[in-house]
Amino acid sequence: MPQSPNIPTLDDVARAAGVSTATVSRCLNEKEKVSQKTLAHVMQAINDLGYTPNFNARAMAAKRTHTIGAIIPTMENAIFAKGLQAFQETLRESGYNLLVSSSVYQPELEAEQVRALVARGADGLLLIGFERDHATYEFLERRGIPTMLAWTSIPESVHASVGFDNCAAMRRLADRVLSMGHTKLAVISGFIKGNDRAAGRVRGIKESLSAHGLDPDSLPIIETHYEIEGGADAFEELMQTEHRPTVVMCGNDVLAAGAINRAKQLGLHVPDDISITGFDDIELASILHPPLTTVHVPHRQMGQIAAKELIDMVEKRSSGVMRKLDVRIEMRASLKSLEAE
Amino acid sequence: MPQSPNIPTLDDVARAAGVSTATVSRCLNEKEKVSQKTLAHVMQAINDLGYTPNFNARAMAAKRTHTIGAIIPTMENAIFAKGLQAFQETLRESGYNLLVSSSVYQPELEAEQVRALVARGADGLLLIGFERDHATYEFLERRGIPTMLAWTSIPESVHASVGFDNCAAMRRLADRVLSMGHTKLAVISGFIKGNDRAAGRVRGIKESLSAHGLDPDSLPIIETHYEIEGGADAFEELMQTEHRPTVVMCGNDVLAAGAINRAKQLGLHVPDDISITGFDDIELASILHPPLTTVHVPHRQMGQIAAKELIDMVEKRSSGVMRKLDVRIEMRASLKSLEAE
DNA sequence: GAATCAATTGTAAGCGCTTACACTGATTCG
DNA sequence: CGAATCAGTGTAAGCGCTTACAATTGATTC
Repeated sequence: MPQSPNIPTLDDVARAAGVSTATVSRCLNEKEKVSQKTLAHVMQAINDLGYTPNFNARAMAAKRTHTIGAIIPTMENAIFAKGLQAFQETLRESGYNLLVSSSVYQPELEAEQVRALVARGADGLLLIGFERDHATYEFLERRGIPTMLAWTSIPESVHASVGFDNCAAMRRLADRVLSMGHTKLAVISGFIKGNDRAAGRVRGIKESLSAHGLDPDSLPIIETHYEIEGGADAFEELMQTEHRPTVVMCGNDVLAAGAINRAKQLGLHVPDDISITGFDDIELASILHPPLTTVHVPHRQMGQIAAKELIDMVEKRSSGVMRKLDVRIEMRASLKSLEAE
Repeated sequence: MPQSPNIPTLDDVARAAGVSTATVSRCLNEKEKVSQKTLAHVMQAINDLGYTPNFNARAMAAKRTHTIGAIIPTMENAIFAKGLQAFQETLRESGYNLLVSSSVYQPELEAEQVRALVARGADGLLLIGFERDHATYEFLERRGIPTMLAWTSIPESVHASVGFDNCAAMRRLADRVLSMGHTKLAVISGFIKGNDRAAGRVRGIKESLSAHGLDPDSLPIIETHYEIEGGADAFEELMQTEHRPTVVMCGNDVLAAGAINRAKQLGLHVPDDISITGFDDIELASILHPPLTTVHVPHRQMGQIAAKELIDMVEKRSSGVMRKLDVRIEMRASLKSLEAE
């Protein structure tokens, strides 16, 4: 029986209310252009029939969807969750919807998803980081799709963006580390290829090293997946090298969580035997044992600004600016000074 | 200049390749019905023009979108992340896309999102849990949208589902707790109203209590948000009561993480002073200090089965079955026996 | 009372695609 | 050798909406 679901359409509503389809459409989109009386009639009919506008037909006719697409590298951990949540909330306030895809840190998948979201009629796009194929930027340009880049900030870029300077942020943390007497550092990073944020963070450490008269080229660096297990394995590997570091700086909090955990398993005490730092300051960071020293990123603020700015671009009120946010070093127990106390 | 983006359409391709629109469409959807030669021509034209099919037009004409919608209560923590990731991967393998919405644990928002996803032409839906307005089920039924419920399992239900028996699972854990000599339990639960999973878990504990001759009605229960902070505050509240429990059973791992953390801040040692248990066995559980005793849920398996079954329903190969999965109690250091050793 | 105008409403042309059906020429077979 | 069959292609009718434009209405003005 429910084979012919008999879904009510605009025409059905129009017929039921005894008006034209144009009037019904106006009731839905431009109430002010319709008289009180007809509006009431039409709304009645809409309710009676249980009518829901067909999104695809709408998109097609209006060439607007009030939908913003976002492609984030991963949903598996909380790195982007807070920012994205704020992004979505802010979009909602302005009547926009969010469509999320996860690229699983694969550039080709991201490129494909950009096309898919645009094909779906996304009015604008939120992407993470700068580094991607030129063809993708060109495609976006040709289609005239407003695009915001987040979680990063590069002065020379021509794109609209909101984020922070990953390099400078990590450099500040490294400066602190070095000022505490550490000279033997090691790094656990996410894969750098195709990930400007990971690259920037490592660069920040190297710059700090150079500035303090240490050799950046002898810095041990292990690249791995942004996962707890990856951080753990990398940590163990680092601990087996001849010249053990006194501090391991991790590319994000998830890697650091893995490192801390493995340290415990190896019988190493953090921070007495080894100091560990992270990046992002997700909730996890403060409940780790010991609590993690990390770089605090203003996730919610970033999400909100991204949403507002992107909507402004979509509605032609802005042509896309670059917003750089401040980060703060969050000192916690996982990093210990080497100086005599 | 890019004011008129001049997006290529099927017609443009047809003209460029010197064939009809029907043929181009066939090249895209039913290659086997087209000769090698024309296929090559058409593909050439598609590439030359940089053509991308318009999803909305397609959905409209074909009444199929190869898109599955999922509405999950939250993206902020990892509870649903693993299962959803597996769900998406499995969908992809069969050529389906995933559209995710987050209802932030608000029933009205969920109801709205169901309608939005259906309006967008979702071929099928994944929802979490059973408990929701009857109107929503009716709507889905009328529209003929195949729907899968996950993360739960209720024998009497008529809906297709894949999940586990929250009540039985928690009861097993409670049985273990009681068998270790604990008699003074307390519970930190997510909000029960509108959340059958939370309700089931609490019920499981009460059943266990009854079966062991203890009074289920005197069990202290605090309901709170499924967040670390919520768990922490609830824990502190429980510790201030006169009859301190010897074990606090939490509705999920996130709450337990908060509890463990606050215990530490209050100077309480887990598990010597107080035992704590969780539910879900997300990655967090094993890196907590001490590692968390919890109920292991087969997240990935659940996501995979949900995807396969849902696709079968969409493609009329199945009419929707109920799959109940097994869970396992994961004993870790956060729960300690009270018996003399 | 005719003319003018703003406020409402209706008419109908698409938006870019899929697909039922019709058509073509080549191949097969009684 | 004509009929039947078939692979490959084209024709054209929508899918459910929005919106430019036309038409109608009633009120207002002179």
